[in-house]
Amino acid sequence: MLETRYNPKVTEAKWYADWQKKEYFKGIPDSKKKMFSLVIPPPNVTGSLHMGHALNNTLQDILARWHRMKGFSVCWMPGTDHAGIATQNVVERMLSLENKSREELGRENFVKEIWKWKEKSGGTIINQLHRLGASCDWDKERFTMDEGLSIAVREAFVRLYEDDLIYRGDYLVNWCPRCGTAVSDLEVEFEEQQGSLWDIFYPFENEESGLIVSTTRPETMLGDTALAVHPQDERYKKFIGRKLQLPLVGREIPLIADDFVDPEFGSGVVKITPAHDPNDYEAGKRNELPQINILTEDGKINENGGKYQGLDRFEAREKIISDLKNLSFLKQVKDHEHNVGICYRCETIIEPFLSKQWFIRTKPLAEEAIRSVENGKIRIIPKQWENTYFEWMHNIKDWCISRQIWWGHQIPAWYNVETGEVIVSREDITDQNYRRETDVLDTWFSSALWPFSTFGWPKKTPDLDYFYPTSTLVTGFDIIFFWVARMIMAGLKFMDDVPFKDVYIHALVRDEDGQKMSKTRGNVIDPIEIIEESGADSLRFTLTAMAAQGRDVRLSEERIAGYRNFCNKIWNAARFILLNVEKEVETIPESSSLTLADRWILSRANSVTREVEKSLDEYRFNDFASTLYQFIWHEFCDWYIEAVKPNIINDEIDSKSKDILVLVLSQILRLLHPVMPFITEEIWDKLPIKGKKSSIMVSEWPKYDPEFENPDSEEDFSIIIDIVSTIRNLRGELNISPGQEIPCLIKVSNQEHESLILREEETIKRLSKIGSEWSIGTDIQPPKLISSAVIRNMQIFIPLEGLIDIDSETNRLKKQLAETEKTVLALKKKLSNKEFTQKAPKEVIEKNEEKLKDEQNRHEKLSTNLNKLTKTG
RNA sequence: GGGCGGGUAGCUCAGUUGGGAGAGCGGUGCCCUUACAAGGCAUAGGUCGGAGGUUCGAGCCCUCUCCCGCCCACCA
Repeated sequence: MLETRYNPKVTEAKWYADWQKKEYFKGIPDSKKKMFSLVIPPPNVTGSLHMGHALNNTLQDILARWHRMKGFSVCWMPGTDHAGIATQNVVERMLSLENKSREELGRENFVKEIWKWKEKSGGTIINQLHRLGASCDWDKERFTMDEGLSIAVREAFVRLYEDDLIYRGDYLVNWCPRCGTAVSDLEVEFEEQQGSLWDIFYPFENEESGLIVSTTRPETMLGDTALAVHPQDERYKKFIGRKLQLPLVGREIPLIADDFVDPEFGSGVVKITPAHDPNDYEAGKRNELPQINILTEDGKINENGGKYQGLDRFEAREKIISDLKNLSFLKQVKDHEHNVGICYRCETIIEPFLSKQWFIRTKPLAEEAIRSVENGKIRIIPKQWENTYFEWMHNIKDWCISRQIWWGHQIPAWYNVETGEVIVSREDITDQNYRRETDVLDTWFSSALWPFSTFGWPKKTPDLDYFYPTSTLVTGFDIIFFWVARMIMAGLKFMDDVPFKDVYIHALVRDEDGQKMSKTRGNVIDPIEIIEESGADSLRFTLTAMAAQGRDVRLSEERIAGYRNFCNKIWNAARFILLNVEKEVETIPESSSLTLADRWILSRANSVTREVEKSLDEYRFNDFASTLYQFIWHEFCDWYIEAVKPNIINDEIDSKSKDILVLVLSQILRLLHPVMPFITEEIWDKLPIKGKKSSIMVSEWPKYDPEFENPDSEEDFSIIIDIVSTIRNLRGELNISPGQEIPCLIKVSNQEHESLILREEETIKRLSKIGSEWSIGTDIQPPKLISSAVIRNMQIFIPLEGLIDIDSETNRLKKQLAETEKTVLALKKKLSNKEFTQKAPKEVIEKNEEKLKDEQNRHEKLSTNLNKLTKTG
């Protein structure tokens, strides 16, 4: 027996523990079975579950549970990511509360602090995934900095280095002065900001005249080593090669010509600061200009900035502007909107900065990665994201992988203190003459190896052999470049095979303003709170139902409440069934012993099974959810249960409806289990079916069976539904209280309808509350004062003299008549169009002809009834 | 500057080879009918952003256009 009310909290904890105890989540290589594997997009180890995770992991869990039920050997690999900069920032912030800094602690102690923090809070998100119901193989859980994965990272680095795919050198990189590290191009976000454009006067040497230059970053002038104009610019051609004097600094710089200058912009003269601007860097190289770095690692002006040394870059900007103004070098200031690069971790403004960094040569790796998507070895779903992928891969730039932070995989390179010789090695170099590289690797370097490092690579393990390549990757579009593309490159490079066959890209969960939810923005809605309030199944179902391909999920509390009600509905339906069925169901009853309703629901359940399978196959998660929602609520509960109630409650001996109820419920539960694992298991546990599996998790996934398809029953039952709905409608129009019984006459136009109605008489009468006064036939003579409706070539009459208001009844019929007339005219017009009858497919024409006949028939009957009514009046 | 996605009922959104406009929530009316008031029954509400085109037929295909969002890009 089920409790009166579903209690998600108790149920969820109970079954999750049970599943784990029974080791259902375990992924075990089994050559006799088909394989299905997933690797989790590893969440940040210090993070907590947000809605994005909830969506991402719900979808993965659906796929995992679905395949398990289909008999696959399933492995869903879980784990967490060390998230270098992000985690280091978190711990640094914590330390600063105690007035400590990482510099004080020193590298070794600081890293120890992070490990301590990881041990303490690293389990949070994993526990939260348990709450969600994620069926990961937790025994296999990995962490990107654990021993095995560190070996994998080192192996990968060494091999790339040996293959000349890694190099080190001085380059202009994106520098975050707050984090004190270089970041990759991807880690810079651009933000439209309102800034200023300053026009500065650069005088020719020993002359009054000079040139006007526009800049958004005046402080960089300290590092100017030239001015440039377009070689064809008539205004300036004559000055090319002349020297100018750099204001405030006094340095002598040349005017050069370079194609990249846009003569239309500003004055057409541009200052060249090779050490602090990517364009200028390139221009500087082309023209062999000196590079003058004017910044320190923490964003202050360095010794090259003369009297501005020591000032923060923005203080220096203010000071330089005021100095320029005082010395009349500043000619004009204009408002100017422009894109400013900010650090995606701490939102500090990024500076282009000259430094020695490690890079991966990505072009050679990208080629095969592009091919593997082009030739279909990897499918990206929805397909539109392929374009995004190709676009980025075709224009891929070398990847700066070194980070000047402490938390991460330290680069396995050693420098000879004397000679500077570089050794990259799998083993630590202990020779005192060598000093290890202090930089660590970009976090995404280890993430790129995730689909195989987690299975034991570089060792050859049975898991790696069996579960790689993984079946499907489920992830958000925000990390296609960061992660998906790099996994593909790494998989092809190290495993010689793609890391996954399907990539399902889901939408982002946004807040009510359509904003991306993220920790740094602080707009995260806590899924755990929702789980506490409404249960994990409600949350999971909501996210699934809203996960339409290519569209963001805007989560609303209302929506979740709606699907919580759905849980409740399922619970109550199951409660009703279990309350009334005591005997165990053994087999599917013979079709001949079934009622119309029985045959109808079996046929419908069968179709739904097919639809569900198709939806999941195509990653149409929202279709999967709403198909089940509609079927369960509006067919199974609203019609089937209601139709068979008397058989159940009165315990009709001959009725097989109890069996059908249980069997269809069992089918519903199994179809629903991937998305609602807990409530389905709780009900399954109580289901009286002989020989059922002890857990729904290991029960058989329903299969579509053409045997059960029964279009005749579907048609017949839909007639019953129409009749009942029509009578209910008339009752409503007449304001008859739902409890009151009414008389009813049905005039049919054929024998089939008559016998169908007679067979289903009890059901129709009960569901529409018709009393003893009731008759059916082809020659019904209705009394004058009636309320009537026409449907499917039948006329339904409610003879209730006292209740009928002639005016309103007349109006109602007139309205219907007008609608019918309109439809008839439209259909006639369509069918008399020769082009239509010649060119449209036969089925379409027939359908329209039939419709016309129906509508004409309806029209005729409506007008007859109307006439009678008005005559009476 | 390039690319992508979206504009469908009051709100949030489905709508898969072009052929009857849908759901959830909300609204309205009637009902505590023995699974469920987190419920039942009924009902109102849309020129599918705009214009043009292809077609016998367009929410769906093509062109143009107006809004909104996102991604990429070195515009000083």
